[in-house]
Amino acid sequence: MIARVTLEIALRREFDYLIPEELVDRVEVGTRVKVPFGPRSVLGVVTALADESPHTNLRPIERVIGARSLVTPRVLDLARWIAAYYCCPVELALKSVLPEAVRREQAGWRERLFVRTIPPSGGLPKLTRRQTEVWNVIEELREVPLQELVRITGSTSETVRRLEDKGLVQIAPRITERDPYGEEHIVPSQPLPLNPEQAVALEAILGSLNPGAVALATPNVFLLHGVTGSGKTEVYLQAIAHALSQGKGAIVLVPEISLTPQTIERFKARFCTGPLRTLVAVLHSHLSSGERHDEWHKIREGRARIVIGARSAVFAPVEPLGLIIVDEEHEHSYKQEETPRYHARDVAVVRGQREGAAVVLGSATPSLESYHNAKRGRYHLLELTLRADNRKLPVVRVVDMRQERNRSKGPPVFSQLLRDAILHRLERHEQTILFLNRRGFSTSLQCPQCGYVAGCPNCSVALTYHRQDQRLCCHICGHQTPAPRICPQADCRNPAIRYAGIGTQRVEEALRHLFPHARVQRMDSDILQRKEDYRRILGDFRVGRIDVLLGTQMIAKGLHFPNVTLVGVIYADLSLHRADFRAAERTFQLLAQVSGRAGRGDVEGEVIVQAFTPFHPAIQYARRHDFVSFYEQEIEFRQQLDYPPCSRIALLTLKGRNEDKVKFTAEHLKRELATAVAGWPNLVIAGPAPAPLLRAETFYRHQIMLRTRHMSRLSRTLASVQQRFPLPDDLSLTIDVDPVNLG
DNA sequence: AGCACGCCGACT
DNA sequence: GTCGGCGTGCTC
Repeated sequence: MIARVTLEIALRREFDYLIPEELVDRVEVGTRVKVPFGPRSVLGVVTALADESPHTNLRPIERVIGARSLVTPRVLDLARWIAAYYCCPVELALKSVLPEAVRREQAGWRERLFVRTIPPSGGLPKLTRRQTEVWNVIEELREVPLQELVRITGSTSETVRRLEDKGLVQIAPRITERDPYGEEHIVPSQPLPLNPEQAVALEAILGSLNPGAVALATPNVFLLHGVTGSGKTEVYLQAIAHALSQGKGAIVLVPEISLTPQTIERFKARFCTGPLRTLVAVLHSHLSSGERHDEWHKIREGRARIVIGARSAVFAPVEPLGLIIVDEEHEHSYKQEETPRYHARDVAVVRGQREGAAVVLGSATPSLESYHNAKRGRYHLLELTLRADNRKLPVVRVVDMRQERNRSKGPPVFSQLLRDAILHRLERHEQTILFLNRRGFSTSLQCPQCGYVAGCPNCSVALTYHRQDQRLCCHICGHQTPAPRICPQADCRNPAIRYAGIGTQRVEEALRHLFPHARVQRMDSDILQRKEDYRRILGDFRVGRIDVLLGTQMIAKGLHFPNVTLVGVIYADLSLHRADFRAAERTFQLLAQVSGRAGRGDVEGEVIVQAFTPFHPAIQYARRHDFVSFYEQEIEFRQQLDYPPCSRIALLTLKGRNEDKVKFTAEHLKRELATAVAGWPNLVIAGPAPAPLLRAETFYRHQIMLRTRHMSRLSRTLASVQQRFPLPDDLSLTIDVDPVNLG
């Protein structure tokens, strides 16, 4: 028997090995193995078994990693699809599919010392008082981790050793499982009654879950478009229950930021009791590698039939798989920004199709891609328009900042309307969230006399001024330098240097100045130094120790605070004027999301949006909570420019320190590509052109953009061009299929 | 990926 | 004469 192995070191090839007699029953497709490779040994995955090989000098597999095959054939298939579609070597796709903690050579099981009673032979020997106490506890529990026993009894391990010497107990290492949420107490929950819309949505999803429903005519992908608070999660939970009742498992993808204990608890609470009871495994980046290892094996062994996790959880080895849920499907964090540049939502759709599982994409502001697919009948559109508690959506007011009198120097921060609104909230002891998608104090430091702007030496951006430590910082590469007091130009030295553009620090200062008695807390990545800061600040906010929470992106998502009645967006059009065709879509989504933070309690919420372009459609449709109209007008724009979702994009980026060389090579690559796709219908090659951010971390970047209707065909061509293209080794080429960031 | 082999320039 | 540059090829 011969095993075909894909090695971990990316070689874009497979190698054949003999399966030694003693390993025959442990090697199957998906088994992780260690094999000799030239003078060394490397790890790999068995991707096929064969009877013969074209090679004669086969060497034997050294050893098997893990108890059984770690990559199921279905997940292996998915890895192959990713490699082909996203233009990367299979071995890199395989790396993404198996968590690092599981891939490692030495198994990640944790061994702990356990104390166990030994059936006594004869009478109890004489014991000291301490020993008797400890013995009583052991006798009652029969088996207990040594550490815990010591903790409960308040004794030392020495006492326990004495008992071992007397032949009463045995102390032995045993594999135990970590439970990252073991400390939490979970109160079981019951299914909630559904409103008519929820019931319709659930029925539709259940219809495709029933055996035999995977008919070709009906799509098994559902787009659940539901306003904030419309009860999407309850639909997910009941759909999962149905999948479980059919003996199938489910994967729930959520953006990393929503993987809060509350989210997880909601799923655990529903499935911790009753006939459908199962473990809920959690996969996210804050687990230790040991915890991740254990969670993964709970899934692989079928003990956990529900997985909740971020992007990479789409590869969880749930089998059989009945349902994949992608919550907040429009979130860009589903796209991996390193080499297998896969989009977890799209992988979910492919996986669902291949394994006959239903896929539910949920969002209040769907991506244009998904809504377009729903409109064209590729996905099943389900709408939830009612808020579960029948409350109205908050009133959104848009303030034209061009009209605002600017009394103090510098750019205006607060409009009169927003200032008054905050004051009212302070008087009524209600809370306010303020949002500005830019950290730092001011965006640039400028000399009005000579025109000097402090720029980053490594990147093509202006440095941001951080007031707290009087430094200029680059938000791309992290470069820092002390902020100058006077213009640093030798022939200028103007002391009246100016700070332009505002960031969260500047807003914080203005707030403290306007409302000296308000308890203000800023929350951005500069504030969050330690892991627990995030939880601590939100905890303080929840219990009312903070009046005004001011922050970036991170406070825009998924937070529910009943006492928040006002949300202010400082500059709504910050994200609008970017060289990215999704700028309007992003702005709309952001505004819709922050608006969702207001008025979740008994009091109706108010949202004040400050903007310099208040009549932009993204802002106006967001004001009216009108996603469909926004979609209608935005899709027209995409159609005209032939941008996604009307076409698909592959973005090639060449990177290097020598700009001329990058440019020259990019031209060469473009000619090569043009030949390869000559005569293809509906294919456009644009560029090479400098990337929107030309220089980042000392590397110059030039891009070529290809647009097509048939990406899988283009992927194949790109892969072959990439393989034969002679790339100088001081340059690198990345291929991004379906990019979300145009960089 | 890593490590051989191999073929041309400047040094003890 | 040798040390060392990195181009090319190979690993089942």
